[in-house]
Amino acid sequence: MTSSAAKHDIFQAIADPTRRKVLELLSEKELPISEITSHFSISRTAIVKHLHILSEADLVHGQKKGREKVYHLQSEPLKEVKDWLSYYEQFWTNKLSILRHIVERDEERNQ
Amino acid sequence: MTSSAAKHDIFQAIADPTRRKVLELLSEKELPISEITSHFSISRTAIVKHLHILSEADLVHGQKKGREKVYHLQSEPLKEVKDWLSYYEQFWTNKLSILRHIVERDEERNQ
DNA sequence: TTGACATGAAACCAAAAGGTGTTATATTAT
DNA sequence: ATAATATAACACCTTTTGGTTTCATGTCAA
Repeated sequence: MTSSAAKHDIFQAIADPTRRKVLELLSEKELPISEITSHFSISRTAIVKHLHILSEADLVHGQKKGREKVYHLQSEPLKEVKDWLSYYEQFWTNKLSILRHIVERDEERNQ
Repeated sequence: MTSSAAKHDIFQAIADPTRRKVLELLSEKELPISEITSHFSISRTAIVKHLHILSEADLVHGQKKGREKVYHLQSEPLKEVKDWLSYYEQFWTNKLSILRHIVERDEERNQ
């Protein structure tokens, strides 16, 4: 049922600071391309390219409304990043979990 | 007090799949460059470049031990990503509840 | 001390990323 | 109908990225 095929990797999509700022803008409200562009010092064409990349990662979706194309945020794909992060969380949260990790690793090795 | 100046952006550091795989490897145990390389099909030089980028983002740290250079994980900088994500979390939880409403409405209509 | 191993460092390369400007087309307001 | 607006579609350019190969250096083991 999902609309667009996530051709672009989510990690790569959020790697660019301009794209993260676009996401931030769209998190407040949906906006047409021209208005998004007005928040940056780069050209509209450049913004459109960023929107395409975000769109391919399913992070935004654009909808034609009259002569405008209004983009809105779709944050669900960020779940993938969160899941990835959750694995590493154990390493920074507290030393007990680090210790547990080491113990588990040792147990594995001794099997 | 932090050792290296994070010259490389954390988001960009984790954008590359090879670098994420390196992090995964080092999360199990610290490894010398040669052993890291053995897990990939690309050259040692390429791996070293990835390690440099990870190092500049403070995600790993290398330490000379004899003729080896052993790298270990430093996951703390990932906190920045987590913080960034936490802002968007509200949107996807929200959207899920909205979606549930739509589905329920649709089911009603099809009865 | 000599060879094997592990890394460092440099030069080079193709493709991708991030930008630009120009031109064409569709839509709205007057 | 016409001018202004909003976007689409190109063609083009420069820098960065991710990779290569080659050569030099430092360390360990026999």
